Amino acid sequence: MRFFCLHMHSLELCETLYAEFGPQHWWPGETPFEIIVGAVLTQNTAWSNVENAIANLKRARLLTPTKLARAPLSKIRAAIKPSGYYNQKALRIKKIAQYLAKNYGDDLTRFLSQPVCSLRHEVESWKGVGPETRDSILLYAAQKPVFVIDAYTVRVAGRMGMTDKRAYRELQAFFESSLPKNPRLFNEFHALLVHLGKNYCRKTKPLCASCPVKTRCRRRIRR
DNA sequence: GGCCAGGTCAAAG
DNA sequence: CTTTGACATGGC
Repeated sequence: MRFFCLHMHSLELCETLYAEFGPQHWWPGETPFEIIVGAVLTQNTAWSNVENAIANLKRARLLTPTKLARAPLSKIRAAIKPSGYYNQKALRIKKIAQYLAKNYGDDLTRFLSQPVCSLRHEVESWKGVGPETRDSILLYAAQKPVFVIDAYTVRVAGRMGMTDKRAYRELQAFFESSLPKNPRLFNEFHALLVHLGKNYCRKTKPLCASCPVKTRCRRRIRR
């Protein structure tokens, strides 16, 4: 394992992580719509559970805006059950599907190729889409240069002493201002941070043997 | 059996 | 404006 040093610069950390772990191939989804649905389903839920839910939706042929928009709630609920919170998530993804189907049909090209500000405005008007889900959609479905902040990002940044910021927008500004505004870089870096966090940053476990920072980091991200 | 996972919303303080 | 509780499954 390489040496992940405290107070390392963002780009330096990104390059070190990439050299160590390689490309993460995010977002694991075949279409933008699948990424949008997955972004909602993965809220506070392990990705392995979401994989099952997505597989069920695919098997039921529900993973297009028009199909999901017409599907009965009971069917959606049953399909996404493994991802947890299935009652509210079923309502939310159906509502999103109805919005997309009505305004764009099944081809989301026109939707995704809007300028960031109008796309962001549209996406954040959806119920069930908060800051992280919104930015995941902007970055991973639409390839806009928006840095996604999640619990892992906060933990890793805090533990590595990169910044003491806690609020979502401040953290986002920190990363975006310390990196080239490149969506592919944002994509890979965020995925690598999650990978690092998953494997070396649970609870009070140190990041690695040579970087024994044990500061307890709160999971909650302030708005 | 308890804790945690690629959060969000509404209601209350 | 900040804090709290509800939402729910599956893996370790």
